Amino acid sequence: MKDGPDIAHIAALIGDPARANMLTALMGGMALTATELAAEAGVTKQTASSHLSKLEAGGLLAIRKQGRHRYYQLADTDVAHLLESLMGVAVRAGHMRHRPGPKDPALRHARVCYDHLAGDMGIRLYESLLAKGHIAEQAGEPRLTDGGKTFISGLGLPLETLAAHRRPLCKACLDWSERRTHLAGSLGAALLDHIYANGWAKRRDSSREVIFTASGKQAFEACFG
Amino acid sequence: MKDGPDIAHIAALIGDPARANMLTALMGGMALTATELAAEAGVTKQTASSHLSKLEAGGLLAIRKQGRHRYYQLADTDVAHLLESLMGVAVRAGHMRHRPGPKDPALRHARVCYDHLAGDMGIRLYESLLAKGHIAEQAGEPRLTDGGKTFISGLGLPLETLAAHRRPLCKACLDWSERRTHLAGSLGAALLDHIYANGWAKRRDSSREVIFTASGKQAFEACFG
DNA sequence: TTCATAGTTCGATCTTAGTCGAAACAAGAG
DNA sequence: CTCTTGTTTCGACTAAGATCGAACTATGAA
Repeated sequence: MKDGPDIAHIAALIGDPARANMLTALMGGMALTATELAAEAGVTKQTASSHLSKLEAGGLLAIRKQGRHRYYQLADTDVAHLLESLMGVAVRAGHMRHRPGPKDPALRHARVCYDHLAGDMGIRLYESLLAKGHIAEQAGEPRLTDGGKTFISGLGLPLETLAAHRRPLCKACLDWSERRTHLAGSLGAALLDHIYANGWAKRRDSSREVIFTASGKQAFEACFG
Repeated sequence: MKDGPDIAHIAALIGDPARANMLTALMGGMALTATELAAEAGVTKQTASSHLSKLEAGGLLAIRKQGRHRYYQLADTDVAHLLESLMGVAVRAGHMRHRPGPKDPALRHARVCYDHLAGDMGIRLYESLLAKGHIAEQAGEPRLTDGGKTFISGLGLPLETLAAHRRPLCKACLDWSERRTHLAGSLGAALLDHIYANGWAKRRDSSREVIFTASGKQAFEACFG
């Protein structure tokens, strides 16, 4: 037997189509129940249950019991990053499985990556923050500058609460469609919430797609343009 | 059928133990023949041949024919990054498959990550370059500064040749053992070559382990301390 | 030429694991 | 309590694919 991390085990977990569908669905960021995930994967509940327990045992999923429901979500952001990397390699290798339609460009334009904004709009947000000096990069990770702190507070976001979390405030995340960096971390999540809260955009149901309204796009440009 | 990149396909490719062993072996950076990879994976040549053709069809491997040998290597650095991410999630989820021994700490200390230095020593190298202002980070990726250019040229490395390559000069790579950034890209590869060429360290045969000599360590500290 | 080595293809075997029907279990709702 | 809904467990079926022996091709060496 060889040494080192057992990559085959967890790759095999992701390697089953049904499980991959579930994980992709969970990239949407919301916790889903076993039944919803079964529908998402296109299998019966029994099969889904088996898959979900394997994913949980493998450390890829976290489970939250609530009443008689069990809400599943990705175990941590590392798993989300791994899935995003996989997508990057898959598109690069030419392994798409789509009937080309209007959905794909929309996803490339704006989508959620677990809990923050990705796609073209996500990149724009990141680069705007960088260009205005609100964030700076250090040792591979973005960091909020003093100017950025006042900017974020000026948006009405509770900076202390965000920073108090165990999760890092800023994190770089690589986009599979654009192959560039966008902003993850609790700040990335808070900014997406801000976009929702102001009515600039909303999620399309059971999809990763984020749809901006015309006025929302203007407001976004005004704020991060 | 769902849209989006087909992550299940390539995850399944990595998910077979024999193939995972081959890929891990190729993380050592050197191109290996089919027979060598068969030994590495612990299967016969026939089986290995079947696996290798699948990996190549999946876009994970590149093949180079030379005489009657076929040299296999990872298709690109994205694949190497993906494997490194997988290792990160695997160790985090507690899926190691080791008989704990002297090998593991050695790997954490210094090893090759495809073609550049990783582990504790890799981190030190990166942070030294950053602290001295030889590289700076921008949009998530490190970039060589003007001061860094003179520094690199001062080491005797052919900067123009490195920059001429299609491959990026500097690239951030995440370490699975340290969970921090080290330097990849053609400069990262050149610096590892530099370490070999000066006799500061050498590879342990058929392992990712990099062994520094006592004097090599001193020279490394003097140069990047 | 003959021989040796590297690698692939074919065919057969066999194990693994994904799948679902049926039933059991768990937790509200009425 | 009963009824309903969400989820898991059990058991059996099935299909996919990993494996290897043997034969075949290809390239280089003598």
